Amino acid sequence: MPSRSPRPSQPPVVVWFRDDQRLADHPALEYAAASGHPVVCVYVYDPEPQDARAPGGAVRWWLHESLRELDAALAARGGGLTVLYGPEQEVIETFVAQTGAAKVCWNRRYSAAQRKTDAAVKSALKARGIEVFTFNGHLLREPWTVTTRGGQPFQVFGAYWRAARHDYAPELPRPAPGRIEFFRVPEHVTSRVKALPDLKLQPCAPDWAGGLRDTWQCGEEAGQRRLQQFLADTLAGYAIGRDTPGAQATSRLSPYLRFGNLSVRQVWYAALEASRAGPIAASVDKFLDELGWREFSYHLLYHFAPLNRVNFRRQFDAMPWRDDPESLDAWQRGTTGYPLVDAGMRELWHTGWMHNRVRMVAASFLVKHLLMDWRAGEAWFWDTLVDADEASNPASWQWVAGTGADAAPYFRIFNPVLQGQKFDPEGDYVRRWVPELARLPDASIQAPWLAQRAQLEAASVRLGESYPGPMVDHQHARTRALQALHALQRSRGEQADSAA
DNA sequence: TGAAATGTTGGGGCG
DNA sequence: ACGCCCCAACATTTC
Repeated sequence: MPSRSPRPSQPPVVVWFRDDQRLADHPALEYAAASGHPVVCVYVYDPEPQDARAPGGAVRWWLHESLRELDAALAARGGGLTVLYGPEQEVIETFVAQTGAAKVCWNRRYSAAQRKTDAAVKSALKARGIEVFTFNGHLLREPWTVTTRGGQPFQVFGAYWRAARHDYAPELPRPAPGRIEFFRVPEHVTSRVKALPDLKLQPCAPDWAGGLRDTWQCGEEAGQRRLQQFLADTLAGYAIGRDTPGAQATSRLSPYLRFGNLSVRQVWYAALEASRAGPIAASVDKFLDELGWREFSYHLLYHFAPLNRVNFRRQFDAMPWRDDPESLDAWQRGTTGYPLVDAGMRELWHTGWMHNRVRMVAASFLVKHLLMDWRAGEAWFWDTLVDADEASNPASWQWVAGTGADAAPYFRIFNPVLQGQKFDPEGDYVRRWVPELARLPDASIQAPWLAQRAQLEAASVRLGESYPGPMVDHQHARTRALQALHALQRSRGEQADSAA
């Protein structure tokens, strides 16, 4: 579309930023910049949303950093980010009225609550003669564009992903707008405007974010650097390395995608491009599959909400999950006595992130060994992960718990010792996050309770004091889970019988 | 994107 | 030499 130079007297176009905190490949911003109207960029923070989920602590921390970066990037181009505070619909409508905006645009969201809000904002604005334009900035395929032959949403990942990739190339990522004419927000527009620090997104007393600061650089520029580093150093060995938590062999792009510091289209095409440069097709395919799981999660979120509350497979509604605050606490703190699980939970607490292989083991441990409701684990991850989003987090928990679409079968129970021996054979990962075990030999570091007394003494490990014994016996917990889950399957069968 | 139990096979020790 | 047993090693089945 031709770009017209806006005159200062013209009414502005509002770009409502949400989880798309970048300038490049941002369809709403690109549209606005070329619209002939001066552009005003806003972000709305609602600390107590009515229906939607309030962000967790780690996400709030990243959000602060990311918004600061976005504001700086806009400022470098002569503009800035206006941060607004309060219920989204009310805030946007007020801001539009006060600035006399003629158009509002944004990139679409996919949870039921978000869609409800966006639809309400859109119709309210339209009723007042204000144009609204929305775009896809977050996904390769929006959920309603992928269906079975019968027009139904997919429920199996393999079939979904085949269909989503078939005969289809995502839009090419676009560069940031060359020039943006910004609208100067008048002095009198003060209601609902906040300085970023006043949102109080960052923890103060206590300040638990030190590990996050040490681990992450947030925002679009840092995301681009991480992407380039991944392509250069890690992608080629991804197929094998991704399962080794002691190696830095995953992309670590999840939080950048969560906040839209990177667009998935940028990542997609960067990986494909790297694939052409060398014989690493297997690794690239594995990586693209992971992007596929992210797409599938949004597909489920859109079609089967509320994903974080309701079992996708409703027969699990009858599951008698244990209510056991002390066990939950031990799991959260990383004091289960199973080194791989504890290492993961401590990495999570310290860095706001956990290696994917370990996420599966730690999640499985809560659900199957402790027989605790997956929603309790999902809530903890929601609060502690910097990459927690409304789709992937609950979808992945339901997958592990066996309650989800295309989920792991109920009898698939990880043995945390075997998983440790298989994927952390030298104990690098455990030694890093459970330092009190660091001096144990490789052979016993995944199961210190099986170590010789002399080994424990030599490593200064006092079981039950410096490190706990296993909080449940694996063999016993496994049998218990199988019985409970098997009974659940059986009761469903009886219901079906009596109905027939 | 498991693990454990069970079944099968084949080499080697031994009477 | 032969049958028998043991038991890895591997395959299959079951949870």
